[in-house]
Amino acid sequence: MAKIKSEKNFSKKEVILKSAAELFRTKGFSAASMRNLADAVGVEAPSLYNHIGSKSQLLQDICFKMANCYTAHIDEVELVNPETVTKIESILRFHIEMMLLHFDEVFVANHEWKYLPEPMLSNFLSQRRTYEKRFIAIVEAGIKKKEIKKVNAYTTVLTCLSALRGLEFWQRNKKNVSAKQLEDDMVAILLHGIIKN
Amino acid sequence: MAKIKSEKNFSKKEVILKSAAELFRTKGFSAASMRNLADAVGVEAPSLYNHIGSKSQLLQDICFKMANCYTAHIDEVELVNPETVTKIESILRFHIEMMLLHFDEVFVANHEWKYLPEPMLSNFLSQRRTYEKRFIAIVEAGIKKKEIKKVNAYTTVLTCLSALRGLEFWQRNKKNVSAKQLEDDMVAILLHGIIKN
DNA sequence: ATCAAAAACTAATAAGTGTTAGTTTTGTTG
DNA sequence: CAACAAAACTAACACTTATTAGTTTTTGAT
Repeated sequence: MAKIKSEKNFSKKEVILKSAAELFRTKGFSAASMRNLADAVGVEAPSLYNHIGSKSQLLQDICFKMANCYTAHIDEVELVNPETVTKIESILRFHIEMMLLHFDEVFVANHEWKYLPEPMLSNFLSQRRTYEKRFIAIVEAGIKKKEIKKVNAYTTVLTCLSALRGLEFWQRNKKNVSAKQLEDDMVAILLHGIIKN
Repeated sequence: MAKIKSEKNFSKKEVILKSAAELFRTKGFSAASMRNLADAVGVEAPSLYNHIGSKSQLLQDICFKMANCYTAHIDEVELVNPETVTKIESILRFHIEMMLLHFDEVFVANHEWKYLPEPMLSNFLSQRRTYEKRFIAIVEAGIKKKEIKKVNAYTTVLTCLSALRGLEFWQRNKKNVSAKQLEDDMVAILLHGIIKN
């Protein structure tokens, strides 16, 4: 009979991956050493290789896990057929939620992907470009239906995705604003702007 | 009589700094080696030390040069006394301009500051926090004068600064939109939002 | 208790790191 | 041309890197 993996239903590999995400976020992929990771897990460095393939493999696992999450969500958004603004709001709120719930992994996927080896690097970037194109398509449909101002759709998506990344910084200043209020305010600013009417 | 420094009025140190900024941006500070830098400059690694103090010193020079630029600009903005929206627009456009004209250095200051050694790291972060606070104060003044919607000022500034960072990504897709149009569109989205009226 | 598999350990390797010392080349001035 | 300083070079150092090999310990089921 299969044994309960490690402590609390997490396999050792999952524990390592979680530690790696935190380490890669704080120190950066290049500056983070396998010895650092081993310390965090509470083991000697070579022991890690009983569970993982390589340092690079860890980065790949993290990056593609995140990329697949976002792809899966926009799949759903495209299926249903509400107003464009509802679709955009759903995307914005999903990004915020991901950032708050899976901070380390999202951060690593956002910042450390450049250390992916080829051909994974190309795969990752093309998956991201595809995601952006689908987001752009939603905005353009909204412009056609006149639910959205006639600004450049590319710029709109770029601005939204970048603004959402600001939450990376927010994480460290939790006291200032509650998560719920931050989410609502940020969505409001992007949808309605800063200036009154 | 003083000799013209290197080629084209740039001292060797300036040439090294420029190469370092580009290298640190593309490979990241940790992954970039002094031998890489030497190759880019066209020299052996130890020769660099005739002109610079250390690898870390290069990062410090880049980061604080940028930080001082932004501080100097907000000094100016605070002096004049136009409408709040004009002030904010001036800040937004300055950030965009900096990003387009000094891409490598801005990028490095935005992403690689965490490799600054103490106490420079603390200095840098406190200079940034001060900048944000002054930006927030401008927004709050605008809210009081009812020139701006009553959203959380912190969130507003966070959203704006983050959106501006999106230009880092844009740099590689120049074809899609012209610089001028991008600047106007991004400013418009942040000031007026996405949704019609 | 026994046996096998999983996972820990130590030791070692080859490559790469920033940087220093010491020397040679280069370039400019008298 | 001689002399001096600036800036290049080679060689080397003391470390750190990811990873492998080989061995021992731990774990779990019979």
